[in-house]
Amino acid sequence: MLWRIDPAGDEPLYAQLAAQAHIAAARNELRPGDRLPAARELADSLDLNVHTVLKAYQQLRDEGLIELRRGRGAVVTARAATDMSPVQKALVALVDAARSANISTETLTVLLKEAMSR
Amino acid sequence: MLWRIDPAGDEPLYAQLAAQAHIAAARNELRPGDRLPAARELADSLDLNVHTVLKAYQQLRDEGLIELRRGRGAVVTARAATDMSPVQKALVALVDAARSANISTETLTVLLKEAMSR
DNA sequence: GACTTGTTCTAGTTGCAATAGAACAAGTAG
DNA sequence: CTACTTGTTCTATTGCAACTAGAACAAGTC
Repeated sequence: MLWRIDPAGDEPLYAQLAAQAHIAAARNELRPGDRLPAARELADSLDLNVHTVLKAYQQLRDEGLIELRRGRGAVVTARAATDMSPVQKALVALVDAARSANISTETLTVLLKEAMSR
Repeated sequence: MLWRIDPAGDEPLYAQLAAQAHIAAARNELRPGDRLPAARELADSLDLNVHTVLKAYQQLRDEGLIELRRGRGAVVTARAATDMSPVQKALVALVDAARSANISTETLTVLLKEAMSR
């Protein structure tokens, strides 16, 4: 899979990594049983710190997308097959509505986080 | 209007303030022509710094929700009457879809920001 | 002219992300 | 059993953005 991350972006690198994995899963580029690169390996190839990659992996584990085992690495779970199109559709609709209402990304983010915490 | 902010939240205070203003506008608690409290005044009552409040006001100005003039303060524009229900609906749908797919708030935020930047 | 209120500037504090390196633990493979 | 792989944990440091603080300034109001 492809790892597109933006070190200049305002999102934490580890969160970007986790999101990329979800995107890959949604595209069926990441299937149940697949293995992600070893943390040190991925860190090397992306020129990131191992801890940053591991934090992303741990978040993915919390989200149930992968399982982590020492010696074996990060294995993609069955949940990767989840249909993400509802999320994608809702996302597009939201962006559209926000643009029409002149809502900034920052404001929208606050609204989203508030909605998620309820 | 009511200013609900969470100093412990991971969203910047100024962004929270701006979002609150949008929410108030959506609820029709903030109408075109209304005046927001003077920055120093609001900062005092919320126990925040003036600069934090002003940053929120400046963002609201960038979003077109208010106009800023020295001596007069922050006046709500006609845009406050914009129908926000499409945003609200899309927001609810997104949160719903994200929960079903076990997407964390952090991951979802990255996806949203990426979608907004495109 | 006095007052209000946003604008600009400098400066210090704090918390989090990210980096760096090392030691450790649990699993894999020969 | 041994060597290797790979995640886990720990300590420490750096950089940056948000926030705070105080002061002077500018443009408008009354």
